[in-house]
Amino acid sequence: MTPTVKQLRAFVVSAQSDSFAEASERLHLSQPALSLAIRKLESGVGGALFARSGRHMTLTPEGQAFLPVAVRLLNDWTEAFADLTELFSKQRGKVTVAALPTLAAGLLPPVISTFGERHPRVNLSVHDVLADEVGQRVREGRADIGVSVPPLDSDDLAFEPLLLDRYVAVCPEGHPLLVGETVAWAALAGVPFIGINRLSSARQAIDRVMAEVGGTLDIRCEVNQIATVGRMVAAGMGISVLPALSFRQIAAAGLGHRPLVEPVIERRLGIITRRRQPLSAAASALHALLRERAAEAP
Amino acid sequence: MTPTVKQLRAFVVSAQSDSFAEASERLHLSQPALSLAIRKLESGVGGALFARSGRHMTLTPEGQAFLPVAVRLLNDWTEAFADLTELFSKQRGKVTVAALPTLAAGLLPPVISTFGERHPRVNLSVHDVLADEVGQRVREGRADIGVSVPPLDSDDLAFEPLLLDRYVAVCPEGHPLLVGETVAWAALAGVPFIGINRLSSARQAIDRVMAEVGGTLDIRCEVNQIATVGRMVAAGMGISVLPALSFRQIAAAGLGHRPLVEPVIERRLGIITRRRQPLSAAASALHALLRERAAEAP
DNA sequence: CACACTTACGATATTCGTAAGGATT
DNA sequence: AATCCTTACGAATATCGTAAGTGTG
Repeated sequence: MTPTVKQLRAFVVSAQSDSFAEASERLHLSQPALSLAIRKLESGVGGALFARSGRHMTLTPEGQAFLPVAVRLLNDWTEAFADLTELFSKQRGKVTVAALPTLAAGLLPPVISTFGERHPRVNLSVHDVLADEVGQRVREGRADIGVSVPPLDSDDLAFEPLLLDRYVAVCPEGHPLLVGETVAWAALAGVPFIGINRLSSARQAIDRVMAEVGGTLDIRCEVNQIATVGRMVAAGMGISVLPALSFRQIAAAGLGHRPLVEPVIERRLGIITRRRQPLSAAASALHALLRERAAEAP
Repeated sequence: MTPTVKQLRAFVVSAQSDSFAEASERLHLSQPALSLAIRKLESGVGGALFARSGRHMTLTPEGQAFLPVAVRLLNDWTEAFADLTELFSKQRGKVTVAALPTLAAGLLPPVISTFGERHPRVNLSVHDVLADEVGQRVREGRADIGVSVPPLDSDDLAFEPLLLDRYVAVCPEGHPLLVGETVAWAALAGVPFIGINRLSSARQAIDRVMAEVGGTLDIRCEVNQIATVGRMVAAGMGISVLPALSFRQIAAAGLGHRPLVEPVIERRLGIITRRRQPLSAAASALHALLRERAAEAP
């Protein structure tokens, strides 16, 4: 029979008071109730903690020896649960999100900003990595949340769509491709092209479509940074293809763009989480915020 | 609202089981009762510790983070109370007793021996000191129990009589004083005398009586050890006076003794404790044992 | 369809507060 | 006489177990 927390608190408060009457007030308890609680505690441990002598009450030697142990026990107890409560109230915690570079730079910043305002003591870290790596990090638990395209082998990963993106052709101003309202994928064949990293999900989608329509890109250069693509295109080194959301980040004077059609390729962007693994309270809050923002502002 | 011990134990056992059903068996609890306990704990800390998904149950990140804290908390808890219970079961503890040298050598050894058998893990230490020192040590808490004559200024000390002792004249065999059945105090005057330490309670009583009957002792020697007195008397250096209990310890061939009368002096021996301070369980056990032994064997 | 968890509800156990009884200063 | 602790007892509360319900694999 192990004592209860109430009983221990009753003991500590009583030991620190001059009388059970005084202690009962501090504990918001009637005197007899406290008396009974102490008695039960004593019978539980098999001996007297207090010596009652009619009017007076004193700690026994065992009670004196136990008091410091009891206060430490009680402090540890309340502290541990206060920590846990704080964790749940999202005042504290740590969230790691893995996102495609495009999204890390485009969609995430405003979300992260308001999240930081709401939960200032939550440690939030963003890793901008390629699609494969996003899935891998979430799968291995190195990231709580992934923001990316649907993972390929999504057995233990869950994907929740947030928004749809399409591709645009990016050209220097005055380029012939800009005369129409849209550009067909086949029209890109043979035109000098600035490609983004071969491993990126966008590039892989582009290559897949070009193979479908039976054309080949005249790739003059391959770069990693979206911004670099923009400046090269503006400089007239060639044209490029970017997801619309990515283009929005680098839109600048000297750059024109047209939606790509035939076929219209939709790029599904969304949240990746572990399927059989619940999110932490803080991660869940970020998840909700992401969904909310994606709904209101495409 | 701080959780209860039961709830914490329910959490730990559940976290270490594959299902609530399994955990409920270990806890000797019905499944719904366990479910409710966990739910209450969760509502107490403001968030989910487990993620239920119909058939399966998993720890949330917060639950995982809290588990090690919880097991430590639970271990500390049970360990602390186990210690306390052990203390009360008198399997462990420390008792310090201060006793007159006479009693430490005569009355105490058999008591201590059986006490040691009954409570092998109790640390028992005996200090053989003079009467004043016995009282002082108990008063200051340096000894739990004193065994001595009644303390002089017994305001904060309690004295419980154990047995009555009388004085005997100790003489070498064939000494003239041994012819009668008793010896009068006045007959000691002028006879060569071996005295014990002037500060001892026995000696002070002897001096007081001699002053009463109007005689003076012919003190040839003063020694501290009772055994020394015996050997000196046996060697014919003089006679002496000892409490009967003390004499019993050194009774040997070559020594005779007779009760001292006119007046018959009763020496009250008993247990000294602090008046407003309860005894520890172990000390209380020794106290009871002392009383018991004194009653059965004077 | 079987298993695991949840909800519902009646029964039991524990705890609480008021009132009365003792003991000590 | 006053104060503090205890005991007694009825009431409120909490917990438990059985039974029925719900969702998942």
